Amino acid sequence: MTTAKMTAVKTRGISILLVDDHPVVRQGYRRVLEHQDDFSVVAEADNAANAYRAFKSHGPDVVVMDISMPGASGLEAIRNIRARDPDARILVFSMHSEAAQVKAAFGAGASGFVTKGSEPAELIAAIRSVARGEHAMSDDVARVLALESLVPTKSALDQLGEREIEILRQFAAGSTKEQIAANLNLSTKTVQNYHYLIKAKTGMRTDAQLVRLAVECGLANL
Amino acid sequence: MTTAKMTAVKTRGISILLVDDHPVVRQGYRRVLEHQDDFSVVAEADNAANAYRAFKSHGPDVVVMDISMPGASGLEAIRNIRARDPDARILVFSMHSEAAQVKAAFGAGASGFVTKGSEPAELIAAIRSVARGEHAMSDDVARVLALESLVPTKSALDQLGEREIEILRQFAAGSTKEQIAANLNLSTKTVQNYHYLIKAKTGMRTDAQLVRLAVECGLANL
DNA sequence: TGCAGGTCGGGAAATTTGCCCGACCAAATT
DNA sequence: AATTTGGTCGGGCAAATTTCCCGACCTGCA
Repeated sequence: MTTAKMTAVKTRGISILLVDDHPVVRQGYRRVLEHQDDFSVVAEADNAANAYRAFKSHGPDVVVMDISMPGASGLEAIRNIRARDPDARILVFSMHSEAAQVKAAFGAGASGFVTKGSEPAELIAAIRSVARGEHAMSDDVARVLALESLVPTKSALDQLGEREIEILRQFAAGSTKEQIAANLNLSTKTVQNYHYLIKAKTGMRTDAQLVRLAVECGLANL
Repeated sequence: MTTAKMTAVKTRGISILLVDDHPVVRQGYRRVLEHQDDFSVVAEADNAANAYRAFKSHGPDVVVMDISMPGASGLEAIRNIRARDPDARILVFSMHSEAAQVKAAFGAGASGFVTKGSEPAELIAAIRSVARGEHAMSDDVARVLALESLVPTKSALDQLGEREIEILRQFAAGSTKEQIAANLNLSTKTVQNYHYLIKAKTGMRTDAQLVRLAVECGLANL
């Protein structure tokens, strides 16, 4: 087979960059996606930094990205990519569908959000949509977002301020209040007060519930 | 369930039942696996109950199962399947590689344990191994297990008694100490003492660390 | 028979929480 | 320019919890 494969892809199909930290999972998607004959996966990456590099060198039409990656949040990768190319199309492919996470993703510049619980057809359709420059999300994500736009729900984390979020994250990550205070140059007392406030605002009664909330909202990388 | 059937299958290929609660992920694996021409995925299931039903009706050579499924633990599914057919080959395919979880899986009757962070080749090799009746695990799992067999570490949860485990689970699930005491017909004081003991035994300093430990060990369904 | 270990709780000092408060500062309103 | 609003930062103090030690009971086992 001697084909000039890299030529004039734009006119023919959709080139894709896959970002996910699990090789098997990644390869799985790759096969699912390449089964569509107008799709071609031109690169893969397993972390935020490599994703950025791969984007620079391949300039794919669509980036399909799992944002729950180790280390730096995938949100950062989205921001980096968009900073370099404001027309970049990024489709987030996540385990969770917390309203806060979805909003954060779109806020960072994502064009779509599909959960891993969706049917393959939904993912494929979403990729075509974002490639066309539209926004896309899977049904379950839409439902969550719709629900929370109806109700002034303040879905748990949204009502927290910057500082509160940061303290909650460190707390959920396992840090002591003293450590958090030291990290942020605060008095222990202040951190204690934040802790109290966070519990009050989120309605969580137990520290354990707080940790679970943080994990579920993608605040803490489990 | 006759031996005659087994030999017939052996000459042809390896039939596989896929169990994972994420359709896209599942379909991804399916393609990866079916790319091997002696593999054939004969059924899929998205939860423990369906896995058991599918096993009964298809009698696959190997079950490839993600044990971090919603609701009842996948461990239960393993036990159910093995209870019906002690020769069943089950390969666990998990996100995590906590020693406790690996042990629990093998204890429940799994024949292999591969993490989702492994290369596809490792998964494929592992499937062939368990199909042959051998035990298999990916390199990272082996390393974790080896490490913990060398060190008298008693990886976190193993050193806890029945009662301690139960209290830890309820605690991680978000229950108050009073609620736990009420559930188990204990005094609050006793639960407090257990809580203290558990932290001491596991070496966790923070409640948050404790919760994470419990979640990572599959004690609490996130 | 006696020892090891899991279970259950009391006690007392040390620490943390729960809740309220005031102060500062920056942005938005008026 | 003046004021309201809202996030940030911490003090205070009573009440609650944690920490660590202890004794008692029961069971399996050497």
